[in-house]
Amino acid sequence: MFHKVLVSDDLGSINQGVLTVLDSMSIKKVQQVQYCDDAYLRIKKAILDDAPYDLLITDLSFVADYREQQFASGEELVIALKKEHPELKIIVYSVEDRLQRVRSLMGTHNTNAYVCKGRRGLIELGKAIKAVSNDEIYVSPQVEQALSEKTNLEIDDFDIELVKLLSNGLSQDEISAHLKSNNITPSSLSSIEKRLNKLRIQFKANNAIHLIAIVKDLGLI
Amino acid sequence: MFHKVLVSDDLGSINQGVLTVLDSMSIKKVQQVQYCDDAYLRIKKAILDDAPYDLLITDLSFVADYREQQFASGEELVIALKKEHPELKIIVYSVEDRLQRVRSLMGTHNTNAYVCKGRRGLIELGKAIKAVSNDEIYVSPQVEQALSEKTNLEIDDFDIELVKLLSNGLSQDEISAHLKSNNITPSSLSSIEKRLNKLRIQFKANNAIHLIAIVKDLGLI
DNA sequence: TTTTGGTTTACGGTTTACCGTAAGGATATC
DNA sequence: GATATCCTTACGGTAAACCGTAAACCAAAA
Repeated sequence: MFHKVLVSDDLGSINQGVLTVLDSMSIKKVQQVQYCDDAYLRIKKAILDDAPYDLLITDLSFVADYREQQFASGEELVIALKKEHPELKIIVYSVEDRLQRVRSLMGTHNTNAYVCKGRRGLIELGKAIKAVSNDEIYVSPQVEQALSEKTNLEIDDFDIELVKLLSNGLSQDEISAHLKSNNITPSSLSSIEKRLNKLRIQFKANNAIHLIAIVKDLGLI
Repeated sequence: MFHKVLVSDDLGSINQGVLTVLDSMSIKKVQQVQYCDDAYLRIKKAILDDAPYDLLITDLSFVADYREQQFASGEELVIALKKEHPELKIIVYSVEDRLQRVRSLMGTHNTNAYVCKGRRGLIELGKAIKAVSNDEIYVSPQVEQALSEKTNLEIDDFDIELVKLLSNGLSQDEISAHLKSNNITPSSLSSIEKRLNKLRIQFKANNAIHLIAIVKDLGLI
């Protein structure tokens, strides 16, 4: 079981529940922070002091305030930490239940567990901690399909960029010009049309307006 | 100060924080529920028993599960309760910070306070409870403008319906047909164009796609 | 009743989106 | 080196959105 745990979550009230869970598992050394940057610095310092944390439990969304932050979201924090210290176990504990996010964190960035805050969130968090301490991964039932499903969401960054530009009010012509001026390829009007057509089919959208409404609802942009 | 309080929030962990606040204010009779329907029934029963609650603190978003619910959201619960029992004080405590929602709840439905969950959420909740117990209203600073601003949102239900239909993928032609078949007037293609043009100007949108993206971000649909 | 202001509807013209087809180019496979 | 495959680009036709103008309609004010 873990000995030294860091909890990162900007809502003080939720932290209380997490601390209770950790306490019930007899984990004594628990610290908490409310900013991603603080989490990063603490973990770095602990490594230098030769007393590293063996588990980080972090939220994803942190409300921005007056403090300038290097890491704007828990996602960025997780990605950076897993890159620099792959041995550090990380459990994400978030209200966010969008599959795309789970897929990215668990699949690409090797997060060890993903727990959805919710009615049974704390129970699941307990399970996650046990699983991760046994070198297993854990994801909440409601987002489990994110991993099993081989949903070929072959939507790449270019597609996302495209719909973002669209939702910002640019015409397909303007998007083409924008891509050309930024030396991004493909940039022809025809290619843009093709991509959008593919996306419309993929999301079963009747037209571009419908497409934007759908991807906004899905939280892709 | 209040004597009998009901807390409604589907995230058990957050409730703990709320209970702490209430406890620190020496409010002893505190019950909590995790479903809107339970909140409604409890309040009704308490009135019948001649021991009514004098404050309800409720979240807005409740994740749906296997239980069939009459009230799908805290918003519906608040509207129903305020209609049937205007004397019951209600504090909304939600992560939702869209002005339109605050405006609706506070302006139209006479909610007594609106507190945003966040880093200072519990502090503000304390202030809100004090204010409401003095027959004042309270809203979190970050959404205060929702009330002060006399934003001439001369957007009527027809406009909202229009953008909803648009975002559902209907063409202007189809919208016209839909309105005609439902005997809603105006229904001509020309009128639809005019309305949408007005909305585009109002929201500074370049085109229909942009408009939908904007109103979705504003939470109007 | 007439006037006036507003809304709804109709219509024509321009721009943009949508869709299929096909040519050009790069890379991989045999 | 020839062939296949995938992606990018080009083009043309149709549909839809966009935009201005004007007529028709309605209701309140004169």
